[in-house]
Amino acid sequence: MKNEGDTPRAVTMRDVAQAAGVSVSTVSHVVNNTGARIGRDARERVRRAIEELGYRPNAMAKNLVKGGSRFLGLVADAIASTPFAGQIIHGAQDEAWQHGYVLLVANTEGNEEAEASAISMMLEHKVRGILYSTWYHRAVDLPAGLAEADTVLVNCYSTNGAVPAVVPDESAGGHDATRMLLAEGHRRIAFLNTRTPSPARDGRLDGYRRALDAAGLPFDPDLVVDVQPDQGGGYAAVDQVLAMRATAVFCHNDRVAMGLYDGVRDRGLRVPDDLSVVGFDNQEVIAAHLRPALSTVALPHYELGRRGVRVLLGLDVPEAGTGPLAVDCPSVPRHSITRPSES
Amino acid sequence: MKNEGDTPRAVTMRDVAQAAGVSVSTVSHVVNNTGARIGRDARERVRRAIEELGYRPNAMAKNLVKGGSRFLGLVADAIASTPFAGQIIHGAQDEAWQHGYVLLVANTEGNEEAEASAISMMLEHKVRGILYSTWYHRAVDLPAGLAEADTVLVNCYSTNGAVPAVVPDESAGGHDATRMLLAEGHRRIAFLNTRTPSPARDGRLDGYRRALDAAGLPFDPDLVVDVQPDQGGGYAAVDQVLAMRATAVFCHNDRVAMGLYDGVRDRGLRVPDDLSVVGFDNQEVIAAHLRPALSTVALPHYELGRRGVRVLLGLDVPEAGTGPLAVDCPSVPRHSITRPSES
DNA sequence: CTGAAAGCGCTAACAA
DNA sequence: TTGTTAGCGCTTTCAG
Repeated sequence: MKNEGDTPRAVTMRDVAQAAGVSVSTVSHVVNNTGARIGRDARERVRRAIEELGYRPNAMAKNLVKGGSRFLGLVADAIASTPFAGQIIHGAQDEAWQHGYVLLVANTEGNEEAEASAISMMLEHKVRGILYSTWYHRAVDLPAGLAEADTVLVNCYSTNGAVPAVVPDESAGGHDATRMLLAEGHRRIAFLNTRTPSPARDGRLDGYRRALDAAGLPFDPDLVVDVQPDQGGGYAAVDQVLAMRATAVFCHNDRVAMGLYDGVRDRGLRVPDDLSVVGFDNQEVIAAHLRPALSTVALPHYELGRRGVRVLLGLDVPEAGTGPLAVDCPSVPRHSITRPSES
Repeated sequence: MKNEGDTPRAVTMRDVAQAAGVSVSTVSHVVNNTGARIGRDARERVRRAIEELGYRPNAMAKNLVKGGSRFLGLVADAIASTPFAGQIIHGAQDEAWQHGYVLLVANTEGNEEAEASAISMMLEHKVRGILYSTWYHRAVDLPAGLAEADTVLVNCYSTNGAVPAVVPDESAGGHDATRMLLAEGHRRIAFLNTRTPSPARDGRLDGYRRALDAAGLPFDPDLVVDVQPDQGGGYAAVDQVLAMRATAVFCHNDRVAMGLYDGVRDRGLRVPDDLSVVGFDNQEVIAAHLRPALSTVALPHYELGRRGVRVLLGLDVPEAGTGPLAVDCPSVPRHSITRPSES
């Protein structure tokens, strides 16, 4: 921590120039080693001066003259509530960094006013673009201010499809989850879906059906039951699952799976011997640490953040009219799946 | 998303002045409604021009002339790995915002190079100060660059105590956790501490002892056992706990408690009827959703972030020479504690 | 009440 | 190879 008495006015390029006995433009050139090749001698003197004075270029001045900043805005509706938002930030941050951009992060916790002020603050800093992200996949209405900047939606999309978006591929995820079960030989696979209407609900169901279909299995509506998408929901559904004589269950998310584990155990049964289970989300704290560790499908938050900045910077160009860019949800096999017992 | 053909050069104050038929300084005055009282007429014309042209002040230009930004830097070692870092960011963000500051967030994932470049980027943007935070409470060696800015440590501290720091009050937390058990009448309370040397380990143990002491109970070293600080550690310790005939257990963290739950259940026993349990951390996904919900003590990450910016801005002034500012860890009673059964 | 003018720290022609 | 000279968009005396 510094604080050397009275405001020691930062050292500027002029100071360096003076100390090195050259002009500012010379300093500028060696600092950015721009075209003009500077003589060994001068260059060396400048370097030394910089070193001695502890000079730091002033990014704001630079941006001003360059007419545009190296900022990228990221507005998130829930940095704190879940580990998920953190992953999005992380991914965005890494990719942005790689291209010399800095992230301006704003948390709005769903508050519209905070959102508006965050956006205008970003606009005033002349951000190169804004990433607007939500912690769970859903459709959103864009705050007005966003129209003024290049925007890309992350983990959400606008209903009119007017703004580029990147979202998880729910359907492929549902397909892969189901596939994991199928691959071990399961034929009666229950699906504990959420009862909350959402892209996740529709997409995962679609994937489930496609996987069944591909395996030549009929879709049996009795096998899918809608539950509260949390531990309670999973726990409450055990009897139903057991009654339908399913040998495996695809849970809408890891929390449902966690509840299911509890219920199964309470009935003296075991995962995966008596029931194979696959989750969705790959929520570390849960999935990796349940006993047995839960096989699941990961929501690619990091990747969503990364791809978000890539399309923002024009590095990735989503096919026009193709809807949101769907990012893969990788399967994470662990130990909650085994072959169905003969019966 | 915008993009109206060829770079439509942002509207500046000059444009507004021109459109309103006044000088830039007049515009500046109405925008910031500074001293000089501007005539109704002029003020109105300016307002209209601003509106029509969609003028946005350029924060970078403003900062340049004002000689100092409204940025606060936050470097975190693990945004993604845990929900915790998110909370710190959130708290910092809220407080910063309140005082007109914007957060520049950098994730370093422990990488020294990333750290150095993050810090110098912040320095170049002339941040008002830097918050250096870690996801778990520990001592740190400060990266060199930090010396150039006002710094405060969040959830960590420098061994030499030269830099202001704000950390959780582990000892008080340990005390309160134990107190919750004591309050229900428990006298034989086991403590499953971590085996990793850390402020958390020492502090919580200290709190445990103080609580026992205050209750007139002797400290029995046989009651404290060091375990791996995760599910596995808790699970592995059940037999030991049972053997010592403890009626309650204070777990170093919620994950240990989670493992303990599993083990207890495997032995056909129940929480809290056969064993009361209290955790530490209040990791939502775990604590709130275990069955029964886990009583625990919360790590005040949000508050740490908040207080961090407060001391950075000089709003809170830690007593000199008093060491890090210790932030309270609130108890979160849920349902894993009951009176010990008569025996 | 309002405007002219001098910079903030830096880059980028253009000269020399 | 190096220096001169304009600004970037804005704030801020200081005069009118």
